[in-house]
Amino acid sequence: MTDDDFNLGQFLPYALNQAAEAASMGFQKHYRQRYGMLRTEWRVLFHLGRYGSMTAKSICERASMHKTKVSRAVGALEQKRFLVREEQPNDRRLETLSLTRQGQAAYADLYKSAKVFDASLSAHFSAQERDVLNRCLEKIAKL
Amino acid sequence: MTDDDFNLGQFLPYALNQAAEAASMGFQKHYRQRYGMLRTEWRVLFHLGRYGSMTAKSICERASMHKTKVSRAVGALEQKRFLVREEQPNDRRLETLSLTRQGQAAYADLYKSAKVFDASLSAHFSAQERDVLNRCLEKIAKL
DNA sequence: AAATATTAGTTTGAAATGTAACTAACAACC
DNA sequence: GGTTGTTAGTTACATTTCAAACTAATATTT
Repeated sequence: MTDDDFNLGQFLPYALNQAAEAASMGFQKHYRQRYGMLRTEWRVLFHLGRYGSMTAKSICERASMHKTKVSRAVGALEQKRFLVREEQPNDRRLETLSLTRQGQAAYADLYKSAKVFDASLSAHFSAQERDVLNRCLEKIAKL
Repeated sequence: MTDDDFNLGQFLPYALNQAAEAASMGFQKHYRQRYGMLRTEWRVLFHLGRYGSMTAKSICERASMHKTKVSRAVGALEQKRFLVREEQPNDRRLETLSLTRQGQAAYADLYKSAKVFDASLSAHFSAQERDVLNRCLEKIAKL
């Protein structure tokens, strides 16, 4: 990147946001239209659906989401009857969150959409490109 | 991506957001601390600084930002005396936005930070990886 | 040239987010 | 065993965003 050809479109914080925004909007159709969910909500749903019951704290850590975001998403999913809380007897500050049957059904449905959507994006790239993309994104996310 | 190893961390809308978030937070330190700017504001500043005076509409198109976001960012930058508006005589709905000397100085400063920051991210990748990353992000952003 | 439609940009009210303070439960220390 | 510190999670308030309505100027239609 020389001084003369500084290209905003290639500045990573900018380029990543543009791409993330586009991809998010594409996937939003599915969870928003069908289930009236927000981004935070499908993320929590997916964590529970894919990795099993866990506490809000665990979701915070795994998803790098702030606890208030998780708290609100959990509240919303509870309202939708997609999950239930169960207080842990040994430490009553902790609640184990588990998907209900409905929650699991929603997850299964959205999971299918996610796979299709991801495949439709991947179709634009070679396997090798896709590989590089995955590794780069993962590395950046950990910074 | 088989059924059994669906990895949320490799689902593009998710992975892109995590990476974008991390990168944004990293760069935020610079513009927020030093100039009290928001993401929308540095974007507008950069468009004007890099590509010269233009109307709000042009910024909307180039940056894929909604006009209300641009409107507010322009207002904020005007307050900071970083830009001025000039009504176009032939079409009085349009205003040409131009950076003031102060705005240009802020741009020059942040531009330097941007280059350094981008380089520090790029350091983690090979030239080829970086290349793939750029192309992929650009393609996704256009979907 | 009067009526209607578009366009650039702003404003407004609702929803979402971030930050910090808060509550309740547990842990550690003396 | 009481004081202090930590931790999980929620609440409250301020800031930011989003969607839709609005204003003012220009274009188009008849």
